[in-house]
Amino acid sequence: MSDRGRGTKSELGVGEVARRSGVAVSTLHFYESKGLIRSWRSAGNQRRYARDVLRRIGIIRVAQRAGVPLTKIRESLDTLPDGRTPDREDWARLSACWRDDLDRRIGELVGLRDRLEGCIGCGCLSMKCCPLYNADDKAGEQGVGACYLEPR
Amino acid sequence: MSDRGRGTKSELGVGEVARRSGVAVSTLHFYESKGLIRSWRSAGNQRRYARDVLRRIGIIRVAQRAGVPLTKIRESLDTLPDGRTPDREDWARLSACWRDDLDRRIGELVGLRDRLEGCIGCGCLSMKCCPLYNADDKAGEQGVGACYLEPR
DNA sequence: TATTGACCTCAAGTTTGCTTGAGGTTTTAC
DNA sequence: GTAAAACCTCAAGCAAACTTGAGGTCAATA
Repeated sequence: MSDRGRGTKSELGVGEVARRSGVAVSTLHFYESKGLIRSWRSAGNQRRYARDVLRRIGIIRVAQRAGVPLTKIRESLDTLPDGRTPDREDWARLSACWRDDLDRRIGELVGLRDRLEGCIGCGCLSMKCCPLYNADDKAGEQGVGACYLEPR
Repeated sequence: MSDRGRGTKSELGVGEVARRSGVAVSTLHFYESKGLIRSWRSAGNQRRYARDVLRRIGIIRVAQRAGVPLTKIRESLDTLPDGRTPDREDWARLSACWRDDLDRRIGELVGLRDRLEGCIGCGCLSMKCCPLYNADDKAGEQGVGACYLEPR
């Protein structure tokens, strides 16, 4: 009998990793092709993973949900010596960095929401000063438009 | 002499709309192909826009920044009678709806950030209880993994 | 008038993050 | 021993939101 699902093995097959991590097998292949995770092969050419690949995948998903693109995640993971899965300090560093990103994006959205609020209340839709968009001639003269909500 | 840039015309060419709205000409073509904006043609088959297209584009960009996909934006704009550019009440309704979305997404990101915070502090990277990911056998038994950060 | 710049259409390409499918091998289960 | 389930590779497809390019027309200006 196989010990699939018993968690006693020190190496995992792709199906088991998929099941435990919640990502599809095809996604694991894809991550591997992008250098985000690693595996070695069994005698029959099947992928084998160390258990800590689950941690790595967890980290990848967390970062993704925080809006970090895969290339950046890969870069971050690549900064770790010998490509190991992050220990506590590494994790603190990585997540702090991603959190800055997250903070920035939250800030942007909150700012946007507030301006949205303001404009709902003020009914300035047709005004020249509307902070949500600018359809007046000033914008034309400046050669820019709708710039208030799209700074930078 | 043309009156380009003077803002005296009641109809606008595609280049002028691009310049004033800050979006590329190709994007305007694209929006039109998706039914987000409209134009009529000059004798020489060139696009002509009513001035309020700038408002519409502003609204589109605002909604996009709030994370609303173009298809949804189109649907919202399509709910307006005769496809007019929203007046104050319409605007309030649309933006309130989009803001709900925005609120939800902000909430998600904030929750994620908080959990990230917690995990930086607790150093639980290797623990079975880590709320950021779950690489232990319980997850294996449950047939799910890394589920704490990916509810639903 | 002639030249440039703005505009036209339509098809195809780009990026990100995967999924699907075809065709074939390996492992497991009975 | 054999069938089914799991795995393999590689190519192509998908969705969103655009951009780029080719080949050709229109319009403003010197």
